[in-house]
Amino acid sequence: MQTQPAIRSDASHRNPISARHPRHMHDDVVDAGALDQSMQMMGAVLTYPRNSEIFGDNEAADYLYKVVSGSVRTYKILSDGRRQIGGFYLPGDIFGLEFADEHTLSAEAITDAKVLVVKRSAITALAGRDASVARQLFTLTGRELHRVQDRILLLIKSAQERVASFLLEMSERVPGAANGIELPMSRQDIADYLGLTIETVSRTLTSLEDSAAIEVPTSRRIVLRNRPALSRMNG
Amino acid sequence: MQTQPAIRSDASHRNPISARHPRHMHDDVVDAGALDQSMQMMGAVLTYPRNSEIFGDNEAADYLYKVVSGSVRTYKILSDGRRQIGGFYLPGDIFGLEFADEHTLSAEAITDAKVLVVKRSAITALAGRDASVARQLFTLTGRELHRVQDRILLLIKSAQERVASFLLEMSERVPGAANGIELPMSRQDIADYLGLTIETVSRTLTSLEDSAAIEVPTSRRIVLRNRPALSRMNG
DNA sequence: CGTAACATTGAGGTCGGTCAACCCGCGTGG
DNA sequence: CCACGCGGGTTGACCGACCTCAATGTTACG
Repeated sequence: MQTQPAIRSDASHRNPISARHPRHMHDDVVDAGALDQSMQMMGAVLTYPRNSEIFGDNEAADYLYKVVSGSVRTYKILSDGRRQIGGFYLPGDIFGLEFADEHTLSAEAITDAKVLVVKRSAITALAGRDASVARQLFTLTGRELHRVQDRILLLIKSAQERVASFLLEMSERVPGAANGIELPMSRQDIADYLGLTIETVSRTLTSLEDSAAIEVPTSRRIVLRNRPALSRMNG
Repeated sequence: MQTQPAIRSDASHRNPISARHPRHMHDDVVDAGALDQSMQMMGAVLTYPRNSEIFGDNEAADYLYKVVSGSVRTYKILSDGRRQIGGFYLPGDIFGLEFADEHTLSAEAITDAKVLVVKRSAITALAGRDASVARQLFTLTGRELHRVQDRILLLIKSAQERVASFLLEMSERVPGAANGIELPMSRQDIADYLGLTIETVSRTLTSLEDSAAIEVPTSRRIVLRNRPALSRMNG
């Protein structure tokens, strides 16, 4: 519901960003800096409280977003009331790259989040001048495309495979000690991401725990006890 | 298995292309010509027999492809032997835009097909010089991303909804008289596209026929008798 | 301590998968 | 001409994974 806040420069947040954002597995080594630096120069950091809307379905897609801290989900509500989550975005991840005039998904903060917001026109103008920025945009988009294609492969698999894949994906993306994951999202979020019900997610987790593949000390914390077993479930 | 054939100029096929390829619903009106024209200048038309491989998973993604005639499927074989179809490409459609060094999907001709093949490096070099070409590449990629996201929404729906959506999508994309569709692909292709079994697709079609929503005079020909009903099933 | 949101567990139903039989159109060859 | 085989499609009977609905447990926070 909230309209896009005016973008103002917010110097207090600018500098520390690039030093902090983690690389995840898919990152290429090549000149990842050019676009990042430009985004920080041109953008502003906004703070979104837990569960607040960052942008809405059908809004003009005038901005590009990068998570500074916290986490974000994109989603779409189907006509039958169900919700499909498009993706989870963690610190360092860029979202809102739709390359259409309007967003096809909505975005919300899962936890309190700081998000770097940059006018899309500024980015594309820059890409026109700087070929390395353009190349990076293509790389990012290609990565997003690949991520979505992998989700399609996920959605035709069994509940166990989906949950196992989800856990492995998250363990590569969230920071934290080697095998212990701190999940920012609820069971409902996970269910809507994997195309399952909350009950099936819950049952599958306990079954994985029974088979000693994982440990679930608290509902949001998951320890991977047997990665090979989880990988084997991946199909 | 077959390696990429050498690209040679093939003047006999160049000229008629742009005049023939149909626009489908997602096409923007803007300068759709720049990229098309360049592709025809720089590329060559190759002929692929039915069921032959156009490129394979893990091959270098050095080329971009545009269907001239016939139809093409991209797919991936999962480790359990199942096949997921990534997409169907009809005359005028461009495929192979992965923006990664290697293809993540394989591509095959569904029917005998003529395909315009262009070196990717030539396209990207051109995009560096001509901003309108770069913009078109982004638009195409964005469209592909959107298409894939729509498939995710499809895959969480019921068998009836998936089949109904498939028929509506095809009726917008294949040429032919208003409501009669001539499907180039087999039931198995459809099943692997929708994440269903061949039996479920078949049963769903007969059930749709029983409810007078469609007519299936021959297995490859389908007439949409009641579009609104089909749309309503879309979710 | 009390309440509300989130999560787990249980019982039962259903949709779609599996396995198997049958049909149909078509080409080949006797 | 018919027999046969073959690939593709349809249909039927059965079964199991996941969903639904409902109760119970747990955590967070005033």
